[in-house]
Amino acid sequence: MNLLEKLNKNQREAVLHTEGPLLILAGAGSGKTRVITHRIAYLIEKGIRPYNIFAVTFTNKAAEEMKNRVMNIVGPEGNSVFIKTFHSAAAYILRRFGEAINITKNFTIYDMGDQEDLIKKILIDLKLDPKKIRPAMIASKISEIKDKEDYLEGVDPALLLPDYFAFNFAEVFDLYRNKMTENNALDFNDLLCQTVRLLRESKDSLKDMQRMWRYFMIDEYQDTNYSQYLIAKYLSSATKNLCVVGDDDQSIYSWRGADIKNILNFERDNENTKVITLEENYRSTKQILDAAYCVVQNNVNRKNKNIKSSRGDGENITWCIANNEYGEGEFVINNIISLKSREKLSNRDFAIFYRTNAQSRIFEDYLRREKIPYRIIGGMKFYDRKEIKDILAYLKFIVNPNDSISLFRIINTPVRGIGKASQDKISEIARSEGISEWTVIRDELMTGKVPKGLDDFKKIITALMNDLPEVPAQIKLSKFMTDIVEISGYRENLREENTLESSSRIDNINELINSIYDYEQSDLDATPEQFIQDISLYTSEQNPEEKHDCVTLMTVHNAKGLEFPVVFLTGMEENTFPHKFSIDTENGIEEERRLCYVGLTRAMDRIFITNAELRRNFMGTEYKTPSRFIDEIPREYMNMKSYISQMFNRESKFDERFETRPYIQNRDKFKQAASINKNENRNDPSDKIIISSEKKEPEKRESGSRFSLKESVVHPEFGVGKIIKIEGTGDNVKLTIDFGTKKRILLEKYAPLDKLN
DNA sequence: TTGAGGCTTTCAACA
DNA sequence: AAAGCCTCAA
Repeated sequence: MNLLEKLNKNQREAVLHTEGPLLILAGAGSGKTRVITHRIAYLIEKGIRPYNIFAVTFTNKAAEEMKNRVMNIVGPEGNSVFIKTFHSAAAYILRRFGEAINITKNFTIYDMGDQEDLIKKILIDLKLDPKKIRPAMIASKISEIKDKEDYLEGVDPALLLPDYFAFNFAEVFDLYRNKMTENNALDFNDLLCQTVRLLRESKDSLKDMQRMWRYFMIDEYQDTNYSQYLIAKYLSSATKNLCVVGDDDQSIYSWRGADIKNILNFERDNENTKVITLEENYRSTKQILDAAYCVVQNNVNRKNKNIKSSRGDGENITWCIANNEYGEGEFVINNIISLKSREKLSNRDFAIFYRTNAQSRIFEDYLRREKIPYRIIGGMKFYDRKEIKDILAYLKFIVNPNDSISLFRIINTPVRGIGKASQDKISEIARSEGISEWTVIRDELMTGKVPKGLDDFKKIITALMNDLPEVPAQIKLSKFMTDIVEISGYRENLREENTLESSSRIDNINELINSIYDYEQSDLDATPEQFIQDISLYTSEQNPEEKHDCVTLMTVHNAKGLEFPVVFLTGMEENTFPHKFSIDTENGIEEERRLCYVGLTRAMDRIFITNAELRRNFMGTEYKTPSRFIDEIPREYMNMKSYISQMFNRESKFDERFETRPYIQNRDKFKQAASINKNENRNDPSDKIIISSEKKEPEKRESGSRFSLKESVVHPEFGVGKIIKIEGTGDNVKLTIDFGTKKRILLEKYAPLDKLN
């Protein structure tokens, strides 16, 4: 069978072992994905129906990739294999079977932002100060609890919550759960926890699923948490055909509740487990693999392995010490440029890794300056942009009118004169009557002074809700989204604003609608519910645009499962990587070290490790010592370099220039320097540097103002003044007027100004 | 009562 | 760099 031809002995054994529990311990680069995809193909070839196979991975990217590779081997019928992430599999199960435990199909998935908004409301209701008790902290504690075994085994959450003097955490937790139910919303943890509850409480649903799925494959098993462990266990309990794949050295999600015990105890938990180890590394050169291995061997809590490179010798690792973060950026970009010209490498062969998203900015600036296309995985995501979240909140709310978080996001967006006071009143009535906020608006239950915009809002939402049942059939989803943007007045509002920023927001909204159009092409029965779910869970890719030949920038976490010919592992400094929050505990350091191992083992041919001696963060500039992980790499594998920034040698003039002046001035200078020679391409939307510097210039022409620059005017309160700046157009004309003692910025539309005659 | 601009604070990794 | 609070104007 040619399916097995390309596999080594152990890989082949893993593919052929189809019945009963199977544990595959797969070191980095050992062809793990190949084994999984070939195993799926083999099952299908053996006559197993594709829809009987259930496979989950950790990221959407990996799931997509896996499906493509399966389809490459078996053809279009591979499309019916159930390949998803754990979270999207759980969401699928709950939408299909959730009614058995009173979860309605149209539930909304709350992301971290939605969660924090809700918690903030709860804190304010309890007369607690969200400034002192941070909603983000509460959210992460709640999430932590829900990942715990005790919580899933029915221990009272009040006993699991930390004790704080300032407030009653259990009360906040209860209110949070009640509100989530009222809003018909689930957070990321709920998707998993509620699936566990469903599998436990509805034997009928479980049976249905067990009839449907008979072979199970779980990728990245070392990063599963307790609820994921249970889901796999319950689903596979009928057939016991559970295959898990993982590597304890690559466990990097303990902060999300991942429990290494799941993989370490798999053998004990499942009788007759077959264990297969994949130790042959096909990805990296000997230097890279040995170096990575030397680092991870400093961990005490790990299983020892015997990993071999099948690729043999390659180039040494390059370690570069840069004087500051600019030097680091220049070093990386210079190496990309020179490698591209010396060897036949494309942009897509390069990846830049960093520990935290905030480190990406300087690399972006330099890449843009050199006009090298790049893409960022993670970070500030397309779907996190305000305008995108706003438009999606309309859709979410129309699908699920109990979703009060989305309601308050859109009720006054665009501005309709329904401010905080009015919103509070609506909440108050809803609470006292025990009904939803939307019912208050729909049935016009607000007494006293009702803002005039409220009726408009009601009409907008009602009109859209009436169209909703038609969406998958007659109206297309993309058409419906276009209606939302038009009917809500959102697009009109941005159009009137008429700034560079607002037009870029319009572009983003158009981009969203385009991506919805693509989405409905790929799935002709796409419902709004399905779409919302997919994007709520799909956050790893940034822009739907540009898929072409790009340098990839991402955090080390995001790099898991990927490989690149050339990797730059940057910011290798104590307190950056290892991160300062992990540095105090042994477990923390070990996880950082595994993360470093993951980063190093992504590289196929070459790896560059960089650290900056001086780095500016939001607090100020700090001297940094090289990461302890660099010390753990044997020197014979390394070539050392140092690099001093050609553009900003901060160190040389540190005292007089950087102690006193704010960072932003230096950044502006950098931006100016970066945009020199690039003026011919002013309309290139990728060139944000130029756009942002243009934005500051006052609009002089066509403002439509009845005044002109330097004209003298009279204000009843401020007296006589002189116009020193005119910005905006039409109703938005803003006048900056110097009244002698003080300067004021006034809107021409409202300001009671007269010409001085 | 709403909206806009200025000032202050704060900063991990992800589905 | 970005988000939240405070103050001022209409």
